[in-house]
Amino acid sequence: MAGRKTRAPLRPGPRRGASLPAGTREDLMRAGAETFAELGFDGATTERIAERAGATKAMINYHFRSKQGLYEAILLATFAELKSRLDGVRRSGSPAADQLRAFVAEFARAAREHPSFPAIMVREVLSGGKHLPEGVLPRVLGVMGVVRGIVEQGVEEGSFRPVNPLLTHLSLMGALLFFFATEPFRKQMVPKVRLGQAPPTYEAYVAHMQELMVRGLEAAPRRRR
Amino acid sequence: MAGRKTRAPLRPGPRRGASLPAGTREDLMRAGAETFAELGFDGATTERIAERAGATKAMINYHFRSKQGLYEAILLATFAELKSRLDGVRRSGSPAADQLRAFVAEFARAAREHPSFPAIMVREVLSGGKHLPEGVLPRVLGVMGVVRGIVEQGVEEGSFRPVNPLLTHLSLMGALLFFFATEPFRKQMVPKVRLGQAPPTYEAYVAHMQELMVRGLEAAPRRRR
DNA sequence: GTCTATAGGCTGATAGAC
DNA sequence: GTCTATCAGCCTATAGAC
Repeated sequence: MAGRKTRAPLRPGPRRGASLPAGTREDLMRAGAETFAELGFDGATTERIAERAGATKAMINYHFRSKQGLYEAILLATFAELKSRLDGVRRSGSPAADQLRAFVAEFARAAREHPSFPAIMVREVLSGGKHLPEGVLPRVLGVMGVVRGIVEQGVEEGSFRPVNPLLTHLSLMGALLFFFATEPFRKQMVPKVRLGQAPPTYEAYVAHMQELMVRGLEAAPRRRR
Repeated sequence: MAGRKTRAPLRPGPRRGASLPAGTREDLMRAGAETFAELGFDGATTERIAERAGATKAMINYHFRSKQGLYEAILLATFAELKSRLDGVRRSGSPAADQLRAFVAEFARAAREHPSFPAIMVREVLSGGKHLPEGVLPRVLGVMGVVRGIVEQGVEEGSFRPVNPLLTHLSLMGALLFFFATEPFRKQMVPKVRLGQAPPTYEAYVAHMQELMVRGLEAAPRRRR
């Protein structure tokens, strides 16, 4: 369903280095990420993305060949960074509980630096991966592999009870992605409902998830201090 | 943004009792729920919904005045049932840990009987509540209130540590909604990736979430049996 | 590299026959 | 209650000037 129809030149745009992003191409990627997160792939019109980037629709096709091409470029760039963050967690060699805490913290930090990323990913899995670029699926599985590795290490160490790593991954990622992806919703609801409290902060949620997951997976009885 | 423009007759359709659903109106609600879940509000075209229901576009406007009207009817009907389920959990008067387990089980049961509901709700909060009917927001807060009630009871009983009820609600609902809403995605990925295992079942995930949450919230040290 | 203008396709809602 | 036909609007991608 996402098959390539034509074989246009792969990179008609300019070839920039790894230096700080600037220029129309990068503006379009930033504007595209925000708009895809808010409206979804189909809902984000090229005109709206272009306007947000201070450019025109035609620039999207020039730099990325199509709307889908822009989408792919955004996802690949974001996942590349996420992967290096999470790999660092595993390479630390710390005890599983510490790695689990670090995973939550690093994932949250990535979500702060790329605030559009969680919503885009949730929309993507909701759509059955309809627009998911081929190169991105292995990266999604890579994140799953990190969680599985941490859980299996904890079970081997004897610090975690023998939980299913896949179920653990789904509950952890669900709780994290849902929180970050729905922050705009909560902010928008503040004036409409009397919550009696301000929307929760990133920091508070990170601490909550760290405790919930580590305690929820722990094997041994806990000592009161 | 979702303001009513005209004041058309509110219920031009037939007035049926509470007996088992049949007829074009109910067919459209079923087909609409499935299509909204798969494609989102904007992505679900009236023609596609009508085709799925074995009817025509014009029938949507006749029975529900508009696409938005159909959407509202679906959400209101589904939330009405969910509310009665969750109220039953609170009324049981059981210890907080048992109520938490029952909440997870009842929510999962509702998700099985209305498989489109989780995806619709996740899409809705992702869109900032853009299409959320007015009458539905109190119901969303009602679900939050049930979780808050269980958590506060557990803290008072001394069986839960003093966790923030709102953060607990967000992590629980995120993990549950994400799992149920993304089941189609996992099924679709099976042939594309070597997972080494079949996709997890509802039952396994319910048991996982029950243990994870209860252990994660528990105040006291656990005794080995 | 960037723009304007437009072609070609799809959508929600409605009018009007039965 | 249900249908067919249609209108008016919006979208992606492209052509072609600069």
